[in-house]
Amino acid sequence: MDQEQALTALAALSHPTRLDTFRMLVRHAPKGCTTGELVEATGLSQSTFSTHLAVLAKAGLVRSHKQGRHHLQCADIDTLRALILFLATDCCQGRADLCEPLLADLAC
Amino acid sequence: MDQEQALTALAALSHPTRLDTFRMLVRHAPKGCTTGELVEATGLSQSTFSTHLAVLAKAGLVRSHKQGRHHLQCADIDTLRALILFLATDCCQGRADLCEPLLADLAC
DNA sequence: TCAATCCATCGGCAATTTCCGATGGGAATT
DNA sequence: AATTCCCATCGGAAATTGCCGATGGATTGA
Repeated sequence: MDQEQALTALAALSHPTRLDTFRMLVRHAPKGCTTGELVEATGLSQSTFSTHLAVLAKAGLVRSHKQGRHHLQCADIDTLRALILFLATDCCQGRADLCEPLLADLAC
Repeated sequence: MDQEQALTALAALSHPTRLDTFRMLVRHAPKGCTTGELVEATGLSQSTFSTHLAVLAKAGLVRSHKQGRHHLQCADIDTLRALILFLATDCCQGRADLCEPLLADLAC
């Protein structure tokens, strides 16, 4: 993941609705949720939510495929992992000492 | 780190100038850089950069303390670590299987 | 004390983001 | 074929963000 992709992903996640949506999709991974379920969960209008979803999709954080009449939305864990790695690389770059506490905390 | 703090940090890092600045400060951690050095690196006006710096500071990603006439800016690695952990927790929540590849990549 | 340096804040303008209702295309059901 | 359902896109209004020059407070050095 390069800096431009990271910026797009960070911007996508920096909005309450989009972060909530993404976290909900991660919790439901890898099955996913339909767009309608997500709209209902946010309480926003359908059109407004659609634009939020497009932002997440453009960032590669969410992928969708049709299932019957519905669209099934799925979090892309690989992209999340790439974003985390991008941030962690900054933190580690030539300084493994700074990164050790992070690795310890991550041993979930 | 709660969701509101995470949102503030994500928004702070989602701007090219602020992400560049933060990465530069991480590279210079823990010594830091003066505000003037950062202004020069970005090429923006002093006032514009000052507002960017305030966004990073409000998010807890950058701390500053006076040193003579200058202000020394330092990246707060703990906050970065907390943000990474916040994102990774979503990814791991009850699903350690999803997180193992991340840990493997992080072994830098 | 006086001038110079560093940086935060203000006022204002332009661009972007966010929200909504309305419209319309595509797919399943009748 | 007609209807219903699901969702993307359009147009427009309101709010936010990003940029700058100018101003002023704080501190150092002459």
